[in-house]
Amino acid sequence: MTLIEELIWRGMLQDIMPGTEEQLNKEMTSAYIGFDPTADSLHIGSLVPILLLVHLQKAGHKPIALIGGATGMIGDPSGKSEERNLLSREQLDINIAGIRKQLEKHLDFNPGLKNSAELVNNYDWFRDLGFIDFLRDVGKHITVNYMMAKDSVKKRIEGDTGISYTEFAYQLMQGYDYYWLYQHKNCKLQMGGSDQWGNITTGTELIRRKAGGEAFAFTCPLITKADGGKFGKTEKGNVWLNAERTTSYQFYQFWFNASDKDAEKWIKIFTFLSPEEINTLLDRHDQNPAARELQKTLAREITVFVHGEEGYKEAMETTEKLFSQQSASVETLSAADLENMEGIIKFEYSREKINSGIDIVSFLAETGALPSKGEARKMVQNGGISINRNKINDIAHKISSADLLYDTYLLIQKGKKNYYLLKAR
RNA sequence: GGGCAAGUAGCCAAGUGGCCAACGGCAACAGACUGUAAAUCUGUCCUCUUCGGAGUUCGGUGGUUCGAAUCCAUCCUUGCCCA
Repeated sequence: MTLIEELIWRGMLQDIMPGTEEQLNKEMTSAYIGFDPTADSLHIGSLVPILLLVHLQKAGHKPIALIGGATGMIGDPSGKSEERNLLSREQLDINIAGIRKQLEKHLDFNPGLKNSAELVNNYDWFRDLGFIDFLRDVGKHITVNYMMAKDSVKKRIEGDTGISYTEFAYQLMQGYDYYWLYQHKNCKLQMGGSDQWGNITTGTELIRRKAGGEAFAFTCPLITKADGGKFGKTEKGNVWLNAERTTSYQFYQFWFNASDKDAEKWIKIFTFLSPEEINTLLDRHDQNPAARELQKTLAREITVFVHGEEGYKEAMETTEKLFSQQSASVETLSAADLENMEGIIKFEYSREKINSGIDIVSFLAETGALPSKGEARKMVQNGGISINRNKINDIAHKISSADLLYDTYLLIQKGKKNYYLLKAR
């Protein structure tokens, strides 16, 4: 399979410019994707662009990762319904450093390689480019009519928030990036999410008009969820690639919890498994979906890719411990089990209050498990609270010293997945 | 600078003098079902509450009124049109 054929099979190809495939077959081609330094870590939304670069390098081409140190100061209007906040220089530098570190894990930067990966920062060429020069050298080649026809711009112009000149100009900057890379790095291909198509074509247009050259592009569909929810979000927020922000366990769990429909699509996109392996897996999953082999494989492959074998092992250990503990009765849990439970929120609480007996509602509010008595009451009435694995439905229920495990601990559950461990003091 | 619209809970959005803490949808949280899913159904969803209520909201500020998200004035913000 050629690179393009493979990407089509994986469902990773949305739009492609005519001639792109021929270009890739003709010679080793340098191709780039831009990464926005909006945070000091990439999240799983950036996984697809990374994977595109990895596929590209595997196919023998040269990947260039562009970090938008300059464009990040402006803000891309694509896919945004509102004007973005500007980031400070200092924050951008921190973010760029974090992202650089992550990219280096996944791409081969070994300079001995003919198609070694390369990392560039567009601040390097925008820094010394004056406003007048930019207008004369870049702005002159593209009409406003052309720029306004872009979907991302059109939406904002037709919407009721408008678009600032700053964000309007964004596509020219990205277009210039491509032009610059074309001139200096012989870069002839740009990839990205389908929301980038408008920005990308401004670049190819600029290359055509300004340099008389031909440059190519393709985009990958944006990742969606079958239920229409936002991809990459959990109760806890974004899923990050950085283990400090999202632990390998949480990361593993995110993929493991994918719905069948999503997992079927994602296994192709996010793993490097061959079509044969994936088809076999899909068949097996069809026969016994409850075994969740599909989700397990998906989660394993990606966790290994992002966090390495070590991270995967950790995630598995935690998973096994946690879920075997979750189904176990309290009596079988040792004091150490309680202390070391993953994701549990621990706090201390006055022993006297327990000894004198306290009603469940005040208790929950005081411990901070719930923000107020009103909410605590509602949660209990809804059947959302368990103490030591026993569901409490009665709002008059009293907590007493008899409830303490090992005369010290009390296990509070809010819903299925929120655990609190009280330690009497 | 002139004219016209709009600004309502996390988001979208109804309400245009009392029946309004404000219809509906999304998101979120919990329950049932289940495969640590999805879909579906149920409850909660401004804050506090002794569950009887109490307190603070409808861009800001003043005003009219017994009573305002709703009327008036003014200011701010956004969009559209004109200059």
